[in-house]
Amino acid sequence: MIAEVIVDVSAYPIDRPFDYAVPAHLETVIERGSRVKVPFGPRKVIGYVTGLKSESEIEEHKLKKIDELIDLDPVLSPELMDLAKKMARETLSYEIDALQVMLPAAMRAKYEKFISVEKLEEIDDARVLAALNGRTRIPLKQITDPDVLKLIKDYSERGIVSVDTAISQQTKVKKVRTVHIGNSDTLAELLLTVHPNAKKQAELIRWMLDHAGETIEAAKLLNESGIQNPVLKAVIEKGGATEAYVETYREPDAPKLLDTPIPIRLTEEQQTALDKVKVAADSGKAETFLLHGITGSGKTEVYLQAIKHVLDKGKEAIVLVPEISLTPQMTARFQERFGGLVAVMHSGLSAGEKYDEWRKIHRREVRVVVGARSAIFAPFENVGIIILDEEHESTYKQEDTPRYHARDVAIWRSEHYGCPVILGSATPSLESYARASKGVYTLLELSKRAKNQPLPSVTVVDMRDELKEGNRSMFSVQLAEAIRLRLEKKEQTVLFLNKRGFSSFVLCRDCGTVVQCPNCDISLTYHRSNESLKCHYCGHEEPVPLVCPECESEHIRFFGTGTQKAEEEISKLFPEARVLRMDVDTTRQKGAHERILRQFSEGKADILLGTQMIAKGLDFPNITLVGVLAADTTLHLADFRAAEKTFQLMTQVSGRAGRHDLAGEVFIQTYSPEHYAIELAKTQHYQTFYNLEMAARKQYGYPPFYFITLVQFSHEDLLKVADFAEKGTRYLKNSLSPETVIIGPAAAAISRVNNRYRYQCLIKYKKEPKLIETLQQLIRMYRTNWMKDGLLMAVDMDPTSIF
DNA sequence: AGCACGCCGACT
DNA sequence: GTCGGCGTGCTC
Repeated sequence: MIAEVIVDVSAYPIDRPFDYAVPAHLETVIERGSRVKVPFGPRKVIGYVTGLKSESEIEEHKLKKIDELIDLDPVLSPELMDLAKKMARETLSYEIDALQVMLPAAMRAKYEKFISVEKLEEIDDARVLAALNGRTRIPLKQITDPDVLKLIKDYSERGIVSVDTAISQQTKVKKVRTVHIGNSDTLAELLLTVHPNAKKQAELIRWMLDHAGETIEAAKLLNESGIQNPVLKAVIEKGGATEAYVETYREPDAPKLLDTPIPIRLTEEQQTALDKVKVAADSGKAETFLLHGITGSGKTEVYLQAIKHVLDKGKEAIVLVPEISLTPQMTARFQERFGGLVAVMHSGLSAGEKYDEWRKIHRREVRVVVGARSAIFAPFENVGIIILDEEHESTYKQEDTPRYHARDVAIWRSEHYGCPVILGSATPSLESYARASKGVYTLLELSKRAKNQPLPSVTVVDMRDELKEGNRSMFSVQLAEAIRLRLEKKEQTVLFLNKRGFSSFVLCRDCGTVVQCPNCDISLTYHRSNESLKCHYCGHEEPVPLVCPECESEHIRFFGTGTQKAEEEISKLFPEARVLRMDVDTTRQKGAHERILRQFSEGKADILLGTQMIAKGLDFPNITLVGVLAADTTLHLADFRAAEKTFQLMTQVSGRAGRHDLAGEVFIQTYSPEHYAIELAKTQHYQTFYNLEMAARKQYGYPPFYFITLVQFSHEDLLKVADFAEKGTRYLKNSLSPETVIIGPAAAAISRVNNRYRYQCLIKYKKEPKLIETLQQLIRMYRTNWMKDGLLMAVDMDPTSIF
C-alpha cells in the first residue's frame, strides 16, 4: 500500500504529495487525514495522508517507508481534506498551511535538534563536558559558544556524539488524580488495624466511611476532609482506597455575565426569519441567508432557535462571532441554552485549552461550537447550520497565509452538508447585501427592536463650530452637558474614541517636525504609561525626546487625542466621575476585558472610555449615553471601505445606548458632519447608505462591482522593489484580459515598514478566469527567481483593506 | 524550508 | 596544505 503524504515543509517545490510505502501493520489503520511521521531527505517530518493507493509511479528504490502513525483516529475528515485543497488553491497558499490552520496550534509539531552522546569516554574538551553537565542528551540550541559548536561538529563527524531532530507537540492531555474509596467493610476493618499513633489516618478512614464506595477528585477529598496528602497516600497504601489518573479537560473559567433575557416569544419578523431558515435546514440544500437586523432586534434569539432545530435533528452547529472573548455575554447565552453541548474557542484560551475544546468536538462530546474565525474548521461531520454573527467584521478574514475569509469557508462547508448559513449583521458588508439584493443570498429583515424600544436619539455635533466658539477641548458643550446629566442621574456613559490614525504623536511647535520611526514611514505613538514613543508596525520603542531631534527646540510636546489624554480631560472636567479605560494598554493581560466589563456592568464606574473594542457586544441596561469623540478618524483613511467602516462603527456604537427600559442618547462629534456615512448614522438608515455607497463603489470600480486582488512587494532597497513591482505588474498586464484594470505599481500608503520599502499593485476585475493560473505563474517566478534577491511578495485575494 | 554537496579564498 | 564561505540542488 502506498500513501500520498503532504509534509510539514512550507516551500514551493514541496507543495505536493510525496509517495510513501505503508508498513504492513499500519495498512488496516491508516486513513486519509491521518498524521504520520516520515523520513524526508536527511530528516524526519510530520505529514498528512492525502490519499491511499496500491501503485506508485516512483521507482521502487526511491520509495521510503512511513516511520510511524501519529493518530489512531484521523485528525481531519475527508471533507476537511478536500476543503484544504480547495482553500489552498483559492487563496494561493501552500496546501500544508491550509491543513495546519484547521487544527489547534498545540497540534503543530515543533522540531528541535538534540545532541546525543554516543561515546562519553572520548569527549576530552572541558567546555563540552560543562555544557553537557552530566546529561547525555541536550538541545543543540543550548550551545551558543561558536567554538563549542565547532567541537560538537567535530565529535559528530567522528561518531562521538550524534545530532538528531526531535519532533514534539504540546498536545498534553491533562490528567486529574481521583480516589476511589473502598467499601465500608474494608474501611471498618482497616480502622481496627491502624496504629494507635496514626490519629490522622484513623480520622481519614472515619471520613471515608461516610463516603464509602465514592469516587472523588483527590484535591477535593483533601480539601473537604482537611487531611494532608501523605496521610491519604498511607491509607491508599493500606488498601482503604485506590487512586487513578483520569483524563480531563482544562475548564476555561467562563466569564459569567448576566444574560439579559430576551422574550422567548419571537416577534413576527423573527418568526418569519426563523421559519425560512428551518425550511432550508429541512430541505437538505445549501442556502445562505443574510439576516439584516437593526441593533437590538434579537438576532441572537433567531440563531438560538435555529440551532435548537438542527440539534433536534441530530445535527451540529457552528457559530462564529468576531473575537469572542470580547462578548462573554454571547457565549454565556449559548452555554445557558445548550449547556454542556457547547465548546467555546477564542483567542483568550491557552493553547492547551484550545486543544481540549477541539478534542471535545472531534470526539463528538459537544454539538455546538461558538468561536472566533478558526472555529469555522470545527471537525464536525454532520453540520446542520453555520452562523456568522456580525458578518461584516474584518476579523473574519485572516491576514496571513492562508488568507481565507471565514464567510467563504462557511459557504463551502454548507454546500458539502447541504445546510443553511446565516450571515447576521445590523450593517451588512456591501458585498453581502449586494448578493442578497441579487438573490444569491436570501434576505431576512428584522426592522424592529425586539422589545420595541425606540432607537436612541442621535445628535451630530460639528466640532468646527465648537472651535469657533473657542472650545478647544475634546468634549463639545453638548456632550459635556449630557455627561454631567448622567452623572447626576447615576446612569452610565460610554465614550468611544477611535484611535486609529489619530493617535498621539510628538510634534515640535517650532519646526513642525513629527518624530518618526527610524524603520518605518510612520510617526511614533506616545505612550504615557512608560513615557515612551512606540511604533505600532515594527515595535520600535524609544524614550520621549526632551528637545526636538531636528532643531533642538524645547517646544516639543505630544499632540492628538489618545485614550490616555481623553481620560485626563474627563478627570479635569468631572473630577467626581469614576472612569474605566479600555484599550490595548489596559487589556493586555489575560482576562482583562472581562474584568473591565464586569466592573462596568456592576456599576463600579460611571464612564467607560475605550477604542474599537467597546463597540461590540456591550449590553447593559444602565447605559443611556454614548459619545463618539472623533468620528472622522476612520473616514479619511485612504481605503475604499473607509465610509462603510465609519457607518458600521457609528451604528454599532450607537446601538450600545438605551437597549433596555431607559431611553438612549448618542452624540457623534465630527469635523465632517455633512458626510453621508455620518449623516446617515443618525437615522441608522442602512438602505440609504447602501445606495449611496454603492454608487460611489460603482464610480470608482471597487467591490462589489469589481473583485479586487492586491499584490504587495517589499524590499530593503527602494530601487529594487520598484523594479520588481514593475516587472510583476507588467507580467500581469500582459497575461490578463484587457477588461481587467491594473492599478500601479505604486508605493504603498505606508511606504516603509521595518526598513523594507513597500510597493503594491491592485487588480480589479469582473470576470477573470485566468486569474488564479496567472497569479500562480507570477508566484512561481517570484519563488524561483526573485525571492533570492531579497524580494518579498504577497498576494491577497479580496483584501479587506488596500492600505 | 532545511540540509548536503561542492567548488574557490585566507589561515595554521 | 586545510577550514569554511555560501551557491546549487534535492527531498517520495
